Amino acid sequence: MTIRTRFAPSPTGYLHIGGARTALFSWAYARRHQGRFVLRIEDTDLERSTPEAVQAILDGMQWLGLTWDEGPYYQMQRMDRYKEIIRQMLADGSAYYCYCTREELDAMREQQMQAGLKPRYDGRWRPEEGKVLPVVPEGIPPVVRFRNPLNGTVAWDDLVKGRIEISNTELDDFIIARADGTPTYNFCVVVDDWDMGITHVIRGDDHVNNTPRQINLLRALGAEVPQYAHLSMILGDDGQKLSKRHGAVSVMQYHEDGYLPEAVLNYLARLGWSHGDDEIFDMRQFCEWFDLDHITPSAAQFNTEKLNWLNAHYIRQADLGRLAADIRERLQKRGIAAGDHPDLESVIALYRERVQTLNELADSIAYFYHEPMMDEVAWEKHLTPDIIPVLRALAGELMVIDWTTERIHAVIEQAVKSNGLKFPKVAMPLRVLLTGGAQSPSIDAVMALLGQKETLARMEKGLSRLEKLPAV
RNA sequence: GUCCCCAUCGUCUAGAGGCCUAGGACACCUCCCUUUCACGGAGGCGACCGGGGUUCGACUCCCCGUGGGGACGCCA
Repeated sequence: MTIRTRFAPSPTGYLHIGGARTALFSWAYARRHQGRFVLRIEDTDLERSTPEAVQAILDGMQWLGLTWDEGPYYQMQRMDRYKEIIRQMLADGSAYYCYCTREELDAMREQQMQAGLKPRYDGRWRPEEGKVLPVVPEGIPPVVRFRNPLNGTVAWDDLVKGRIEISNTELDDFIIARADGTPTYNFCVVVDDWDMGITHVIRGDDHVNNTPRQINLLRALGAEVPQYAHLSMILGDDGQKLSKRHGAVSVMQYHEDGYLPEAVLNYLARLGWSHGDDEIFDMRQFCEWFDLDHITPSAAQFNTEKLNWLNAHYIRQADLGRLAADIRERLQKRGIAAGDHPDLESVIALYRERVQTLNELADSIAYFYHEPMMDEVAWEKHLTPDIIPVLRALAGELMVIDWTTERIHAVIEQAVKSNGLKFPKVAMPLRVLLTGGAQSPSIDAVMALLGQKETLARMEKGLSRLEKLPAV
């Protein structure tokens, strides 16, 4: 039997981090078993579904590389099928019309809550042997309800949580079609999972309570019941539930913020799942290892610092050309054009080990392509008057050498020695002058990349300022 | 309120009765490397929610508490 999994988001917003992990696990499970991964858009909520959200979800999955084998299917395009089944169920008695108004239902719920009961539909329109139904009221379009079993229990062996058993007395006759005839979520899911031959339903555990209803429906339809795996939720960095206000950010926000998709993927894979002590692995490896047995049943808190660590790792591994293309764009967004001088890939190679995100990388190398932002505190600390003659002399030396890291280093070393100084005493002022700050890679390497002309120009400009002369 | 789920270092987790003096990773601290900051290397700090059982033996199994979360829509 071919394993078939699905990811079924409702297009009411972007693809957030929890949805992305659900998609990742479903995708990986299908890959692991040479199965098929189906994408289905659950867009029956006309009020809240938007085409923009559909696109956002597709974009997010594409960025992560979670490719689907089938779909996307759209539920709104399957209306005829749903209506056909509903007609069938009405005919065979597994569903019935209910003429309760919303007000009536609200009142019922209110009363039950007050009596300390679980709010449930009381079955007043449910046909029974020898029962007299109320008189059908005028002008009230009915909803269609599923005739849920009254007794017994529904149970399934959840692949993550183990056996879950729920009494049918906890369930009620839920609505499968609204008054306007459109089918509802629990119904569509069941028909779709059935029609699409889904063998493993991997989804968030906020659906645990829907599962018994769906199983009952499946049985009423004579459909095979798939296996279920309910994933626990992901909490925000602060331990709070992810929500619009609590950093339930779009996966595309991670792109914005300078994260590599492979880092996000690796991080998400380890959030709620593990393979011994393995921390760093690619998706090829993940798909070979992934199983449902090693998924944690408890909720996991998102940890940006660990994501950062992984991101730093993948930045160091990434292809330089790819990084350069990305960084060029990020610099452009900052209004900086990275020309050919100095070579962007070389600059990135010099800096990639010092950053955790691509934005940090772009920011930290910006000074190569435009005038550095001067850190005045660093200036005050390192550009002391006594260093002026040393730098003046050094500039003279630098003017006439071959511009290689080795030669530059030798000249600086010489200036240090002949003045009886320590290396940092010369290196730090230079660093501030050239980069605008007190932190950079080896100053000779920076100078080599910056180029002779630009290095001397920045030194001159700095020295002029230092000597209280008008800047050139 | 009712039902359901969950519970190991600050965080992510390993652990399927003896391998646990509870392992790894992130973060944190110390030292080393060093031209500043990083990277890297070596150490360190740090946890089985509580109480009862079961068992020769429990982090592991059962029960009860406690705490956290979820669900109770003509939303998905």
